[in-house]
Amino acid sequence: MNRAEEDYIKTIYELTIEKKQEMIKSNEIADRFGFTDQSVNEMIKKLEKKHLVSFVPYKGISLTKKGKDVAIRMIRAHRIWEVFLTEKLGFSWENVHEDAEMLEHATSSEVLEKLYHFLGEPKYCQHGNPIPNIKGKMEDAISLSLDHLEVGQTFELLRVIDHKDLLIYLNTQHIKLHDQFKIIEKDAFNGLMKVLCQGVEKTITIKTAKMLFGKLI
Amino acid sequence: MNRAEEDYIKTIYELTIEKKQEMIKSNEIADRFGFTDQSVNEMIKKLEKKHLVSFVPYKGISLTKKGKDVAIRMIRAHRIWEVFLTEKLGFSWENVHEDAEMLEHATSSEVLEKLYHFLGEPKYCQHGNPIPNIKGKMEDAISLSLDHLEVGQTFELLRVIDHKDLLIYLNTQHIKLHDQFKIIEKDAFNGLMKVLCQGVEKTITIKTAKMLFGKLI
DNA sequence: ACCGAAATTAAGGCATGCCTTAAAAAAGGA
DNA sequence: TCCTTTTTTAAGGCATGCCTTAATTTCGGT
Repeated sequence: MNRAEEDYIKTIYELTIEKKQEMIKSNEIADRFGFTDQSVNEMIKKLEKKHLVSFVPYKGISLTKKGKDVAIRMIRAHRIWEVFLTEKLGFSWENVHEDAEMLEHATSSEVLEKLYHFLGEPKYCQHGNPIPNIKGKMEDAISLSLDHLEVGQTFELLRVIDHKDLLIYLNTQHIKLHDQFKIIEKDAFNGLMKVLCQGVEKTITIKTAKMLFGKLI
Repeated sequence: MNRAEEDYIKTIYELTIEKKQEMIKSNEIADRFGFTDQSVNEMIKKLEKKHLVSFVPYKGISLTKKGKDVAIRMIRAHRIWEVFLTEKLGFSWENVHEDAEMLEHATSSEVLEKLYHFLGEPKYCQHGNPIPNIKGKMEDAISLSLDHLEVGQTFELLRVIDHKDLLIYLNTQHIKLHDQFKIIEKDAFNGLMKVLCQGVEKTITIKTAKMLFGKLI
């Protein structure tokens, strides 16, 4: 497994999660990478030979059990490094993605497991995404987004989408995981909602609220 | 700078140290990698274009200032990761080389410097090699080897060659950095020396003694 | 100054992972 | 069913980093 192959496997996995569909089309992968369909097709054939993906023409691409194991192992490495970078090295949560991306591809199983233990075997990364256990079992990501709440309901922030711009915005607003939100007003016409966040009134867009996940209190 | 280029730069640097010569021949690089001279020549031309090495036909290859900076930066990353792996993750000193090698190529400057700080800004790796500072300044490696001592002299072990087999041997003998050695007997004919190591009598070969460095006490 | 050994260059090949252009096949709506 | 759109395949190209075989150039000792 070289870097290119790993990137394909991981991307296919991420796309199946994001799109909530079993089968991914090659053009979806091509769009993600900015490659052409043909390049993607060649690589898919290669991965199929290695029994990492299964490809049914005109239906789509999916990961095999083996492919999914590889993907989850990379997700695990990525999130463990994110915890290390924030918890131990003091990085801010918007600045860990690229470095974790590089480190995850340079991490042996021995290093990964010792690092995990060193970190106290965390269950979540700094963005609230669950860390798969060593066998690849992973809790479902919290899926209730803030925009679904009704006026008057209260919510604890447990997961945010790992997009740099969002994270920077949240920093400016001093919003962090485990903050509590109470919905004061929803303005569907303008796509805005007014919330009480840790006692402070804030107005955020529905678009932003869709990137914030948690549970009702 | 891709992985192949980085490996060349680092290897040229290591060879100039090991051979104590300014100019390296391409066949020396080829031998080290197990590549052919021609492959090495092609890469050297490429590195020359990037002003990382200077190449004088029939004289040899040397790193430019820029190339040396790159090399030292990699040495720095390598040794810092070795400290992390042993000190924080509990790896034994013979098992850190390969992982440090992978990680060093996946480390941004930001991560490296924060990691260095996290480790308490160590001056030496676990094998006793000096860690260059952020500007690339590095102490000379301790160069007095055990085989040079005379009977009766006492020595503190400060650096060992980073060869897996040696390190494993040292483990079996419970020999570690800062142990004290007193020379009891030298048997040049058989290439053996008898020493008192931390009060325990041991017989080691001159060949092994040449891989142990330290200072007289 | 010459000659053999060593070092360098030349020329062509191979696999990888990407590209483009173009043809063929299947899907799916009218 | 047919026809447009989407998807897939085919064919050939390019850069990288390695390879082999075969010149050619320089070095260094006699």
